[in-house]
Amino acid sequence: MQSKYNPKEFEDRIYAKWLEKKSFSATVNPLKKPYTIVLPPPNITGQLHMGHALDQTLQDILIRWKRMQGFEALWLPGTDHASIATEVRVLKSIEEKEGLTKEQLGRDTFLERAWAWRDDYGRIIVNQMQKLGSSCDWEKERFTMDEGCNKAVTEVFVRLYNKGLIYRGNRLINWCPDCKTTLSDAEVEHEEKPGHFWHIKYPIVGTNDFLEIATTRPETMVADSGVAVNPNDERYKHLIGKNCLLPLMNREIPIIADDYVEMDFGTGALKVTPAHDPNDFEIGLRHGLDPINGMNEDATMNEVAGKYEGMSRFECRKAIVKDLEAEGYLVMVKEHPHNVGACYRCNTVIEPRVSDQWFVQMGPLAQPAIDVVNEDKLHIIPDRFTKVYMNWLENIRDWCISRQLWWGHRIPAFYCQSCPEIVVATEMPDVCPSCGGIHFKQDEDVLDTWFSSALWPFSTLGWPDQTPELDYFYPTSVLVTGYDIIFFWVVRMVFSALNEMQEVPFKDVFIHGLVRDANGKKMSKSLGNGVDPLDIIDQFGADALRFMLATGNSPGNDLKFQIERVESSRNFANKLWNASRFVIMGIEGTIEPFDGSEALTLADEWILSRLQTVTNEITQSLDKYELGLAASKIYEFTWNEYCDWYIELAKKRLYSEDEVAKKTVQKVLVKVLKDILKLLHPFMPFITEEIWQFMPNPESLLVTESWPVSENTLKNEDSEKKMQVIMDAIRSLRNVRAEMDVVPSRKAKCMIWPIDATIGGVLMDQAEYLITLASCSEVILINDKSQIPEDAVSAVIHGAELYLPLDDLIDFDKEMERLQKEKSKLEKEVERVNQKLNNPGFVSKAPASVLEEEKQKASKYDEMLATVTARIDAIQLKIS
RNA sequence: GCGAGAUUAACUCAGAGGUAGAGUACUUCCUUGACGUGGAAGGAGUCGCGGGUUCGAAUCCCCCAUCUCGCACCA
Repeated sequence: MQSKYNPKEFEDRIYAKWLEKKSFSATVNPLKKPYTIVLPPPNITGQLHMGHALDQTLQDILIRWKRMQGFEALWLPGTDHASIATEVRVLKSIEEKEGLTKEQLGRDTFLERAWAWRDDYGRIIVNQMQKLGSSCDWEKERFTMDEGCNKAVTEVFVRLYNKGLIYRGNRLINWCPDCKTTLSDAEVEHEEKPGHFWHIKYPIVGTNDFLEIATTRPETMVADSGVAVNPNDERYKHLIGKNCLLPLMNREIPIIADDYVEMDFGTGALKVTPAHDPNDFEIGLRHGLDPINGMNEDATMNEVAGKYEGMSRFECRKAIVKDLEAEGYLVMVKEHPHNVGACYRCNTVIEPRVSDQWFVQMGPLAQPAIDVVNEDKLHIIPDRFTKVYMNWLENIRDWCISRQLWWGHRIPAFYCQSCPEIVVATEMPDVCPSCGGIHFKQDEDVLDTWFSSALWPFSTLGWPDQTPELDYFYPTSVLVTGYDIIFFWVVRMVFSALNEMQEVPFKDVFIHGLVRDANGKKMSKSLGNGVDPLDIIDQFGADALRFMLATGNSPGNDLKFQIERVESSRNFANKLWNASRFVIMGIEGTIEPFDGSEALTLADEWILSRLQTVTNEITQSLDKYELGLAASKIYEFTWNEYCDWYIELAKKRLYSEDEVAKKTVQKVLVKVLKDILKLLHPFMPFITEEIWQFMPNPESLLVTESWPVSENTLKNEDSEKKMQVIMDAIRSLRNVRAEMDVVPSRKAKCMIWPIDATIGGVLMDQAEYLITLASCSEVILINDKSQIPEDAVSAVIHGAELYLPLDDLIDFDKEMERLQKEKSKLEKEVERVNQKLNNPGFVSKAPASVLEEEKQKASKYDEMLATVTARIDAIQLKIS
């Protein structure tokens, strides 16, 4: 074992060993229970970021823990084709390097390039995950566009179509003018932006009167189909049925009445532009107003706009406002902040657009997804996200799934070239069922990426084929993902699975937050504030990064990335490294494993008992997905109990000549350390595995060792209590010495005046610990009060008074000051406890155990206060 | 507008109906044979405000304030 903790030296080597031994491979095994996690597939658009590191660390902790618990643990990895993002990125890189546009490239060449891109980035991602220590079964790695997934996607599409749940419709959809594709509602991000309210006069045909409308988007007036007012609006009732003359366009449009219009908002008159606004589209449908499309695909104005043709929508807005003003149609302009929808990939303002698209009818699919939560078949952790999930499903609208892209699953719809028939099938049909034609053209569009992601939990296990893996590993145990994709992904997996598998895709959903930078800002490429996990791993090791990500934050909350916390985790790893080195160096030859027959000292009994408690607590925390709590428990036990106390207490025996004592302490040191390594392994897999290789346990790998179970025979409350006395005494003595400025090198005699004989006995039995850990030269029990030295400082603990005669070193003023401070502390405690005990309500209503506890405290503090007070009096007497 | 979260030590955050915790930072001391990426001792908080429930509230309930997020077709 190397003397310095250097994660770079072993992390890659350890990972290679796991791979070589196939430690992560899971197979159908009827003798074991399965535990399955499917990895949320990272996009192949680029490298992994800190968010992936968090997501994967949590999953790896769970899967490693369950693997050790004896489950057949499968963590199935893969990557996502990320339709829009990848297409945009690949095209951009080609355009930069070769100056070719999408059209120049052509569909087939483009797809070749995209697949090559996929191969490159798929490799990079796998590499990064391995650096992090992710224990995936790589032989089962999948890709959302591989053959099997493609088959599943086509199959689901056809089935949903046959059930009438997928339809083609001419609807108003979200259009990204930059990506030049439709988007689902979930892919549009709304942001309130400052805007204006333009009030415009629309003249009434055949009169000198006019109607004043208000709009935030004057450029869309070129495509107005009408003006709507509320049927009950007395101001406008007489105008219903008449026509307006659309200013600048000189086109007549009808004035209609619709309840949707609110009388007290704006002017109470609404221009209706069905092709460019979702509400107007609905109004148009109700009143037979045809949508007029005023824009091209790139959101420039088209021929409908007349003289404005060719302008961008924003240029056109300015031009129209200017012309309206010039011709006297503009009444006023008001500041008016309003919501603007933008593409979640490129942030371009969305333009509603009427077109033929494919939709999934959501109503029938949503209800079962709501039911499984109500029926407790699906748990969302933390619970508060259940509400988010439910709200979304309860208000869901049909899902537009066609995308005008090339990179993705092509829609399995085939258009007969001889008649209007559309055949939806897994393969291109031979003959048209309605006209007998034999020429078909497949739909040009591809599916929303999330359509394939929605099938991930079962498509990766072989569906639609009934494979043994699907039978055994499905439904999966837990899905671990961020709250930002509950709508995109979690919901859609649930309803897709319920529809195809008649079973939930996972029993638990464990939601985590986002990783933010040190200032709380979202990490992003554009801000340049991202931290590359690989850099951190390079600098501090993967274990330190993982431990940092797993601790210091509770489930579902965002996590600020602070380098100090990585450092602190690295320091912990270093501490463990050195403690282990100490233990290994202390072992001579081979030792037998601990078997419970050894003659144990108090310290042994104490640490073994504590280990059982901690083992229990950690397991319970993990059961509840409280990974951070579990991690801090093992941290505290390792550092504050095993290292700070047990190792120190063990040293004397370890260096002694007593061979039996030596063997015993070695066995206990090893036994506890081995369990620490096991308990810590899910969090810090590399260092624990590396150390494990130096433990007396040839041939085995820690990764497949069994998880510790609390052993009742090793629980020992009496020893824990006694040890508490020893630790209190040592801490007290150290405190006194520090306050009196006594350097550790100056040893002092320790005289014990027992108030409680049992405690005096415990202290005398363990006198050697006071000697080594509290710099005592010797420990003497006083049984006659006259033996209490005059010139000494004192330390008061419950049940005993400890004196350190320090002769010349004693500054009585200082000692008085110290004792007074302690006295006032004790007085406060006594007061607090007495207040409780004098409260009749407390005495009669508090549980017996709490009451008893308080009574014990009362006597303890009373006793200590009396001792301190007596000591003060004695010194006072001496000074005067 | 609806909903959620946050508000605890100088900073970053855990926790949780029964005497306030960690990491970092800070003060003092320590080259003790695993570790200075260390050890010992210490200082530091009316647990956002105000009510309520309770023997007991930082913790449960209500109100308010501030800061974040989601969701929402008022042009």
